[in-house]
Amino acid sequence: MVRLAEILERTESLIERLHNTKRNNRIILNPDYLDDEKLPEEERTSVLREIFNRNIREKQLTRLAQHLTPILDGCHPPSLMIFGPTGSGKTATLLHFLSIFQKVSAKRGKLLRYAYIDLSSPKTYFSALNELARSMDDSLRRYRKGIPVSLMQDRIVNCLLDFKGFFCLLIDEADNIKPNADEFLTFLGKTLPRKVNCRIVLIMLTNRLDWEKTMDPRILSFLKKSDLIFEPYDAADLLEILKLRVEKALDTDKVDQGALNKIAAYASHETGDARRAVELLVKAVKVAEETSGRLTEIEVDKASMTLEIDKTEELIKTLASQQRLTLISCYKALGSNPKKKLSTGQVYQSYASLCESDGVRPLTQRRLSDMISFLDLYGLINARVISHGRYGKTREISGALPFELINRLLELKEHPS
DNA sequence: CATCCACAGGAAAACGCGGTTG
DNA sequence: CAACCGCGTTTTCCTGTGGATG
Repeated sequence: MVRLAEILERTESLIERLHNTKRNNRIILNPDYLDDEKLPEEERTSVLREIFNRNIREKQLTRLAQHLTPILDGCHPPSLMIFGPTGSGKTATLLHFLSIFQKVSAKRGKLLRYAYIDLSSPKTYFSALNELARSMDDSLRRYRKGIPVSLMQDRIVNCLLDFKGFFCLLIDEADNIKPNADEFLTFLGKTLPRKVNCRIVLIMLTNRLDWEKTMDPRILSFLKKSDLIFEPYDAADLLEILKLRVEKALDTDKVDQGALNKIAAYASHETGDARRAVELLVKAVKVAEETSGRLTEIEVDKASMTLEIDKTEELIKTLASQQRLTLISCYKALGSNPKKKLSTGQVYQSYASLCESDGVRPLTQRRLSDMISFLDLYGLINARVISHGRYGKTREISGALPFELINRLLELKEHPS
């Protein structure tokens, strides 16, 4: 009985202790600011405003303004096509700009409306129209089918019929209309302007530079568009963005400047994607909360490692079974020696025996060879072609994954769920 | 220099497999 | 229901090749 009480006591103090350290290590004060989706609308725009107050994206804003200011004089600017990789702030910048621009033009007595449609999940011609109609009039329903396309078009026309100002239409991921993107653009660029009284300015966002090459040249010609390019953020921009987040969401006393620099450097080195940078920040903060209670470069390193591992593990999970088999046989043949080099033939032998024990019909060596180059492309192994002269020409295959992951991979194979 | 290894990687035929047509 | 088609995957067959070696 006495012992039981002791145990209870001990557990109690354990809980207390954990709770205390957790509180002391707390860095996140306001988690909402780390996730744009959770932020209420007004907060989101105010965050955006601050970003733009820090002179990020100034160049793009200037060019945007140059392009659209003719509206203030009542002239009709051409459509705009905006290119830029993911996470370079296209959407945020445009939404911010248009909301401000609307106010400015209202002051000058010019009517300006704008609508935003997001095609980030692929849409058909019809559902794109539907989306558009909804963005202009909330009362409209989202249809799945059963409504003729022309009716949808009429609805859109009706929304704009008695509007005489400028109408900006912002189309996000505009290249994402599946079967017949051309019709959609023809409607917007040709049919619609004829039927309504307002002037329409199309603004299309895409991350595919080659998009216009896949488009019908006739459409290109009547769109009369001009281009604007968003370069990915550089390290300095990312740093500003991160700083802002940190000020809003974290306990600044516990954050090292060096850590932020490091995150910015990582992210700009990779893609310059701001979302990625914030993602890394969040991960690093979590690591810090669990361990030292301070965000320093060490935590950032740890976080980027785990992030990397998570990503590749995810990738491995989604591989087709033959691809996974190939991967496993590579690492089986490699053993625990990281510097060992394999030839295609060796991997094939390992693969063939693996197939036998699994009762799977093995693929040809030709096919395996393709699998290997595929895995190399994904960075799961390193494979390059090398000639050993008289002793043949083959791929030299070596590992590219951290130990931890390899072990888990092999275990996964031993005990399949 | 010619040879020749052990594959790379292109081309085309064969195979599935869901969907469509007569 | 068989025959046929379209399309992606796999097999078969093939020619090509960098450089150590003789």
